[in-house]
Amino acid sequence: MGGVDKERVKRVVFEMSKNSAHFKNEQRKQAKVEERIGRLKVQAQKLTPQELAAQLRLMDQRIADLEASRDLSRTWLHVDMDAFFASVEERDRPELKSQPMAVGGKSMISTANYEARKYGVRSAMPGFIALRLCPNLVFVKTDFNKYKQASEETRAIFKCFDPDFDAGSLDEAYLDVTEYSNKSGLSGAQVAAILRDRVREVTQLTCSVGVAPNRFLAKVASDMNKPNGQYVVESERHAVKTFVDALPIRKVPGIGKVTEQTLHAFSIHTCHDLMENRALISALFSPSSCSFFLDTALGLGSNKHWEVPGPGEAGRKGISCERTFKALSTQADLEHKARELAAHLAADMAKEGLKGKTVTLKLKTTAFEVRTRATTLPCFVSSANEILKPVLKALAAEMPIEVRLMGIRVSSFYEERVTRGQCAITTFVKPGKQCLSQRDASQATPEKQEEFEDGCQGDAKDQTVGQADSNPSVQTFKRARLGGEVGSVNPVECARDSIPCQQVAHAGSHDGSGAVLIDADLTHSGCQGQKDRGGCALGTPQNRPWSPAAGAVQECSLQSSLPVSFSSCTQTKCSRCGAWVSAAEQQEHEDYHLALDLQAETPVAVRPTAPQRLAPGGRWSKKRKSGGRCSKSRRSSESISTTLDAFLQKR
DNA sequence: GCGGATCAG
DNA sequence: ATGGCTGATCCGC
Ligand SMILES: Nc1ccn([C@H]2C[C@H](O)[C@@H](COP(=O)(O)OP(=O)(O)OP(=O)(O)O)O2)c(=O)n1
Ligand SMILES: [Mg+2]
Repeated sequence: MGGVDKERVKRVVFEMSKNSAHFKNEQRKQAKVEERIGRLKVQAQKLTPQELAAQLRLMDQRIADLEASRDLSRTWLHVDMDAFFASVEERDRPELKSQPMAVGGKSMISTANYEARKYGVRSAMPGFIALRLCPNLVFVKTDFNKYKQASEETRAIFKCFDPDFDAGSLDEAYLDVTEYSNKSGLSGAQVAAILRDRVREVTQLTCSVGVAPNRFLAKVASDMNKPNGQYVVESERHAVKTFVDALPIRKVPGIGKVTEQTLHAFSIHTCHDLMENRALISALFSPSSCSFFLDTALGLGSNKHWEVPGPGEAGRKGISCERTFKALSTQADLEHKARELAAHLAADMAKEGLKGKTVTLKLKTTAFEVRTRATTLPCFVSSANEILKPVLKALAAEMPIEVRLMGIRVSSFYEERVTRGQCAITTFVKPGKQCLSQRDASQATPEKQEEFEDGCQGDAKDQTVGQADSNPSVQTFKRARLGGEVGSVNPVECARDSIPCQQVAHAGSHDGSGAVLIDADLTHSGCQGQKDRGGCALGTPQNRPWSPAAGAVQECSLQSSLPVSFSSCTQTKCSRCGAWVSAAEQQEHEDYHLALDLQAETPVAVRPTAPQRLAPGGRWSKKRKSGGRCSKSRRSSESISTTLDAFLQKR
């Protein structure tokens, strides 16, 4: 952004920061980074010309291979909404357009409108500093649901250009418009212009678009003419090289503050420099980092859509919940926070039917030091109490401590091991109201309705849904089998768009989105996504059924449909943890408690309260021995590669 | 598997 | 005085 008085911004931020605990922590981290960079430089110094020459030959060979596989045949768009949260707020309150405004609060800002950015106000800047930079700054509270809805409006448009588009965060998406472009005879630039017009007309929001032969380039390009602009990288080798050569490394997704600093220390500022210094890079960095830098310097990137998680797959690696609060130090206070977090997390997990084996406690001290303590349990857990147990133990081991943030993360999820072509896994649908709303009930055929309620309540007369007995020890479920072959793709012809239905459950669903839909007459199930891959897998190892608390019942329509068939199933409530367990799982569940008990009896290892080893050492270093062979087993390292691989996949 | 760290949005 | 939250990944151990 032009017109920003950068010196003033730096000065103000520094003046407000210099005495804060946060700033001191930043300095501590910075010192470590510099230390690592220092070690790298020493290593670089020791390289002989012969070694460098050898590295150069290796790199050049790889470059030749990569060039040979360069694919310029596809046209990608990366769409990124402008000042997204702020723009949505402006749409609702147009008077905000002319004033500097930030979404967030005094402690933290999510984003700011372009008026506020003129003053240097940015995402992830604390509000009180922003206020000093821009005394007239207006704060608007964040309303995540509002942005989510706005996001859906944009995505409905993206779908017209690429039905399989990949949505990353709320405000961006990758579209492969090759087909659209071919069919319409329009160039990438024309498609981008049409899309931007459409988005603006329909949503009253503006976006910026990058057009390029791969995702990486499209992503970078979308940032070139922000806001409300577009930029094309032509699908031609020379154009691509020209574009990346001039690119400052910091613009490359995956190269952040630290990596930038590190490369700057070697006078590498642009992607052209990256190429010029390829021998040095090869000698200093891990194979995966080198590979990433090489791709970057060549302007190579993925040109495939993300893989859709199969049915029964979690669709994510972890789920977490963390909160910042006023400094706390008593165990009772901290345990209270832990309980709240565990409850919150358990509710979130229930929405997707997740169960995890690893529970991680995260603490941030008042000095902003972060500690994480992970526990891997003998069984998969999902309830608040199960999550809480290992957390409390880990917490106790950290006492005494003064904390400003606590978080809990659950990972290592249970995933249905579904083999391709296997029959659909059965699922549970709780009886009664959640399957049919009042309105939809009128649309259900009487027979089906009867059959359904029969199956639901059947012999379990003692429990009427949602009333009377609020704490039954036995419940009978409708067991619904939701059609199809798991792993197969449902033919498009079976699409039954616009059938009113309800979202009844989460977990591995037909399209991997997590949402399972059943229509009003209870004859068809399906998903909203574009990639219905057949049967849906619901349930967890303990087959915890869907419950009203878990996952909102939403109005939606089926993209595709599959037959539903019913049977009934009875579960009993575990007296120890409250989980619902079917007869078949009884033994497994008891074993699980046994294992937990045994673990609880194991004495807690005496752990020093002082922070663990603060010098990780070794990072950024590359123990060179193998002459540059890039085998998976090589253990050379440096933290650059951390993020790199992630983005190799994504972009 | 654990802990520290980087990155994105 | 006041510095968020969620998710992913990597490496050395
Ligand atoms: N540290 C951050 C960065 C972003 N966001 C949120 C607010 C943004 O509105 C949204 C999208 O992020 P972008 O990086 O795309 O930023 P904007 O869309 O706000 O601005 P731009 O016009 O630069 O894209 O994500 C956030 O909460 N915290
Ligand atoms: Mg944006």
